[in-house]
This record gives sequence, structure tokens and C-alpha cells, in this order.
Amino acid sequence: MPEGHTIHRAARKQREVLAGDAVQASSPQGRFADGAALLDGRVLKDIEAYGKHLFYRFEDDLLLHVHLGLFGRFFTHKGDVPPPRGAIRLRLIGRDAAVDLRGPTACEMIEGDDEARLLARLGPDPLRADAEPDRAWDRISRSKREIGALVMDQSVMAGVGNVYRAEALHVLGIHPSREGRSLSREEFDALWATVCRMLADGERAGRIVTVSAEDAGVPRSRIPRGERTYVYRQSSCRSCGGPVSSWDLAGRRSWACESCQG
DNA sequence: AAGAATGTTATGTA
DNA sequence: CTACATAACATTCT
Repeated sequence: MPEGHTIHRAARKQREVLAGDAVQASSPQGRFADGAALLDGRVLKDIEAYGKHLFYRFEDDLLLHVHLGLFGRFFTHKGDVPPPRGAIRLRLIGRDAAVDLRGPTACEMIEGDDEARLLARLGPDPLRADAEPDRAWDRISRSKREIGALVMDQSVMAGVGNVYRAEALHVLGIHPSREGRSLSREEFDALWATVCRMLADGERAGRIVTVSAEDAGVPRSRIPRGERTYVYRQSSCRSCGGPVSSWDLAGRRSWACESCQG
């Protein structure tokens, strides 16, 4: 479910309801019991998102790293906290709400230079004010790899996933199979700006809607499920109506309109 | 009800 | 060293 926008949104929302106070931490399913025991009763000082990674900073320099992976999800309970059902890896209960975590790829206590090592593997994050897009340009402009593989490579830029890769390249008319080094600086700048806009938009809306209201013919908030993207999981292009081809690119399904992105 | 999916990493092969 | 493929792992939905 998550690309970078989901992660940043979770950080912001959870910061509002959890940060600044002691939290009650538990791992009802047991797999994270040791970590939860360490965190229980401590003050959660801040939550920070970087790409698709989340860092929970607790008092006494305790640091929790969470990565949702493909299936991970948060559930927030306001008011009464229901008894845990199923495989909840982590439950944090704060003053205003409780947050459950299920299905993460990573939910672990880290220390020392673990955080620095993780961050060193990440490219600039379009949702962060401190992002340095030139770092992404350096990689892309020198690479023979396909641009569709590069934009999803978290060490090139952090936060873009399979939906935004398809959609961002589509609106710019760039075919995912083009070599990274074939992009002009202008094309890269437009790509970066588009990815920034799309991710920020997704964070605000809480879901991915790349189709414009004009193209959809209805307000963006009312576009039906399955019609919110131009080419991602589409058989025909929602922009020009032409056929959309799909194939495997860097281990994930990729979509492109051969007419718009020829 | 099998299979795909808004992801990453470790490992093997060329 | 680079590139690419495969497997592994997490869970929900159709």
C-alpha cells in the first residue's frame, strides 16, 4: 500500500496524537516484545519520515525503525482502544489515540550508526525540505539503466513506488525504458518537480489521484476507484485513449502509453 | 480460492 | 564491479 506520501502522512498524523508524552507500548503478537518492552512508558519525542522509512525517537536515545514494505499498514483508534485482534506487531497508546501496526517489513530497535547507515542508502526524498535533487541527477545522468528502474531505486530518489513511477513518467511523456543518461537536464528537472507535486498531493489527499479533474470530468475527490491513474493498471490511456502496454521492469509491473510516451 | 499487489534485501549467476 | 534474476518475508483483496 505505501509509497512515500503514505509514510510522511503517517508521521504527521501520529506526531499529532502521540508525540510529546509517554506512550504505552506493546507487541500483542509477541514478535516485537523486546522492543515494545523497552519503549513502554517512555516519552515519544518525535517521528521522522525519510523516503519510505519511519524513525521514532524516544527519550534516552531509544530509536525505533519502521518500514511498511508492501503490506504494512497503520490503524489508528480514537477513543476506546479495542482489544488487539490478529497479528498486531506494535501498539502505541498515546494521550489522544492509539496506533496499531500490522505487516511491516521492519519494526526494530536500532542504535549507534544504524540510522546513518540506513540513510546513507537513500537518495533525496522529494517530500523533504532538505532534499538535494542534484544527487538524483548525478546518478540518472550517468546511468545506462532504464529510467523506470532508476526512479524506483530508493538510492536514486527515496519515496517513489510503482504507481508514481508509472504516472510521473506518463505525464512527462517519458518512456520508462529510456536510459537514464538519455534524459536532458530539463527533463530531469520536470521529473523531479512532478514527483514532488504528486507525492505532496498524495500526502494531502491520503490517496493517489493523478488524473486531473478536467480529464476525469468530475472533482478529483469523486473519481471512482480504478480510474484515478492515467496508465497505472489501465488498459487504455486515460489521457489519449490509446492502448497501454505493460511489462515487467525491475521486478515490478510497469505501464506506459505507447502513444503519449513513445 | 489462487494470485496479485503502492516493497526491500540477500544471494546467486553472467 | 555491474547488472540482472530469483527467492524470501510481510497481508489483504478480488
